[in-house]
Formats: sequence, structure tokens, C-alpha cells
Amino acid sequence: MSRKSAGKPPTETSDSKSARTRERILDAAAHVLSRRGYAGTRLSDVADQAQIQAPAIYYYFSSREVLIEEVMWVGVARLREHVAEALDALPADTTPMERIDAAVEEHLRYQLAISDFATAAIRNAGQVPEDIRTRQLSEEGKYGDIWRALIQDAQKAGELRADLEPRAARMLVLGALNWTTEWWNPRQGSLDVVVRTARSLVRNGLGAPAVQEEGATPPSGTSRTRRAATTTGRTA
Amino acid sequence: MSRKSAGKPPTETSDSKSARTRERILDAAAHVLSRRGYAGTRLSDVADQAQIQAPAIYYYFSSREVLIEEVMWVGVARLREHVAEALDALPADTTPMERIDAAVEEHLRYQLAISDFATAAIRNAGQVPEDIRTRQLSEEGKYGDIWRALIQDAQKAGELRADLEPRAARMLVLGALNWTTEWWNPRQGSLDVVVRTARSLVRNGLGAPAVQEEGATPPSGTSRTRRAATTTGRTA
DNA sequence: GTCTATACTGTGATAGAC
DNA sequence: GTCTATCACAGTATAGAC
Repeated sequence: MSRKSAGKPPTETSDSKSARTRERILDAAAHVLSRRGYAGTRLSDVADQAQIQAPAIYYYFSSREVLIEEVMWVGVARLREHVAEALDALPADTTPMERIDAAVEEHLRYQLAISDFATAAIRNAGQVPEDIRTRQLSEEGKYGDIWRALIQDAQKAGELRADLEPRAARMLVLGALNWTTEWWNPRQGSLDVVVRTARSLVRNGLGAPAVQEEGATPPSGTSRTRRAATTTGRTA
Repeated sequence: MSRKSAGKPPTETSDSKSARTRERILDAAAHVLSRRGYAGTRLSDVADQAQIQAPAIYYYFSSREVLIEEVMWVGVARLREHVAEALDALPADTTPMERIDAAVEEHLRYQLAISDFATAAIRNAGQVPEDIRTRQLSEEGKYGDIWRALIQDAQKAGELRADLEPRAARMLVLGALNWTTEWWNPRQGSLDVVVRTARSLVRNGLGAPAVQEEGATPPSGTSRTRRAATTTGRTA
């Protein structure tokens, strides 16, 4: 909310050519930022990637810093919105552990879909200047809150193993998920396999052994697992 | 192995003043590299941190790139050596899952102890130039091999849950561990708690439920857990 | 071994044409 | 809206004093 773009940026959220160019610059910046890092991100490279000339960037973003900050922000904010919506769409009687299961899947699929933004935000979190970092931390905090609640609910329901410290458990799980951008590659193994393994790892890592309800969340098949646990019950 | 340092670097591995200065520069470079990133690492900042003047760096390292590459290399290599030695010290009858348990603990404790080097290697893995990256990947591969073997052994022994894809499981676990440098802070919760939570998470996440052998690896107490599973059996 | 002084290169940002 | 031209500055690397 309240991106502090310069003074002239064209009618935001419109679908004009201008808005599309702006989005192209943002995509290009995410691409460069994720591979070259904060200090290594040159506007000339962003411009090349976006197929415009460097000075044109200043028409849409008031400075290099503002552009980079928006990329980092988008990386976390879109992920949070996506996961939050998916969780809201779950039926009311979904158990805490099933909700965690769904969050793992949605986080992974979305993060790997917008991997340039996610990777940019992840890799550069600790390398940006203080002022960007402060605002970024508050955005990351919002996403962390979602997971804090998920785990707290599981704990209250007695579904969380007792020897786990909630904060450490949460960060370890998020670490496992975030790290996927560093090694997963669409050409090297299917996404479904990663999702299935991650769900299993997290569910069994956090939860008390077994006690599987009927039909709820079977050990999952292979590919069509997708929205098994998340949207299935929508009609129920 | 075979660091390609310039032409004059003083009698390596000696404990001369020269060798100590070299180590100070390396530490300083790790410090700066982990917070500023590859492109943002300025030799003047490294020099400030090491309490020398910038040009003095060139007496010990032939170029900025060589210095940075050595930092990245040290980050992974020392971790690998540490974990490998700890695993070798385990008694011969240690079960595969107990070995994984020990590896988790050793990885965490060592990584967080040399966090500047580890963080530098982790954050910049995807941002360094192609040639450094290539050599770095081979070093990371060696460490990955250790974990590949650990998980393969567990699989052969039937201790690994069947719905886990070995490679994905390995990378997810390593991600959870690596990511700790991003959030763990000595002043914010004890290391023992993190280690205990991580061990529990991984053991239950990877392994078949329960089937706890007598006395082997109890759910662990609180702090003195340290070398419980790792060195205990040294005499056995 | 370490410092002072300096050459050289590359990049962020702006002014102003089209 | 986008480009050409240009400025100012930061940072690597080296030569050479001590």
C-alpha cells in the first residue's frame, strides 16, 4: 500500500501501454536484482531486459532505490496475498494441520511461479540499505503473522509435537520453502514431486504421528494432488 | 584445495604476523560480503573492518575476485569438513537416522558459529560471476554428497518415509538449516532450542513414525543435549 | 609489509531534443 | 513518452615511497 512513486507516474492500475511498460520494467528489475544483487543491479541492465533505454526508467520510477524497493515489496506482498486468499477459501471445518498443509503447497507453487520476485526479495533481504530493509521487515512480518497463527492454532488443537519451539519451527519450515528458489528448476524434476515431498516433510515434522482421519488427506497420489486438501471441501 | 593466490603470499598456514593479518582480511571480507553482497563489497570497507589500508590487501590477495572467492570457498569447505569429521567420529553401529540427527546438529552449530562465512556463501551463491560460481558449485556438490549418502542410507535401511523424493527431501532439509543464518540471533532465543527443534523436525519429517530404540536418542532434554547422539558412543 | 598518491573505468542521474 | 549527451562521483588497481 501507498507506493511512494515520484510525481508523474501514469494512471496506476490502468491497462494502458504506459502501465504495461511499467510492469515490464518491474519484471526486468526483478530479473536483474535476483541474479546481480542490490549493489550489482544497474539500470542499464534493467533497461536492456525491458527493451527500453535506461533514462526512460526515470519516467516511471523516481529513483533506482524506489524501483528496487517496489520489486522487493512485490516479492513478499503478492505471496502473502496469495496464501491468505487460499487459506480463506478453505472450508470452516479444516483442521489446523490441514491448513498448514495447504499453506505449504500454495506458498511453494506461487513462489516458484513468480520466482524472480521471490528470489530477489529473499536473496537481497539482508543486503539492502537500512531504510528499505526496515519497510521490508514490516511486510515480511505480516506474512510471518499468517504462519504464526497457523502454528499456534495447531498447537492449541494439540496437533503440534510438544518438543517443538513454535518460532524456531516456523522459521525452519519457511526456510525450507524459501530455499527452493535456490535449487528447484522446472527442467529438473516436477513441481508436483517437490510439493508432495514438502507437504509430507512438514506435516510429519510438525505433527503428532499418524491419527489420519478418513479420506481427509491421503498420502497423496502423484500429480493431480494439487488442490486435494485445499479446495476439495469447498462444497462440503 | 589449491587456492590460486598471486605470487608472493607469505608462508601459508604459518602463524606469523603475516598469516594473522591475512586471516583478519579474510574475516573482514566475510563480514562485508555477507551484508553488502558481491557487487557491494568494496575493498575500502574490507580494509576498514580489518584495520588496515585498502592497498595492503593486494599484498595478500592478487585481486578482489580472488579474495571473495576464497571467502565463499571457506564458507562451504569448513562446514563440510566439520560435519564430515563429526560423522566419522560416530560409533559404527549408529543407525542412519541417528547419523542424520547428528549431521543436523553439527551443521547448525558450526554454521551459526562461523555465520559471516556461511551467510556470505549462502547469500551470494547466485550472484557471483560465472567462473567463481562454477568452482563454488563443485565445492557445494561435495557437501551435498555427504547428505545424499546420509539419506540414501536411511532409505536402504527402510527408515525413510516412502512418499519422500530423496533429492527434494535433502534440499528442503538443507534449506531449513541454511536459512537459520537469516533469522537466528544469539540474543533472541538459545541455540539449543533451535537445535532441538530442528532435530525433531527433521527426524520426524523424514523418518517412519516412532519405533524408538531403547536409550538411543531420547526426545532430548534441554541444553546439555549437545553431543548426546554424536560423540557419546565414542567409547562404545 | 604497509602507506600515499593517482590513473582509469563505469554508472546514476539530469537536461533537453524529438 | 522516449532518447542523446553529459556531469559528477565512486571504487579498483598500481606505482613507488618508507
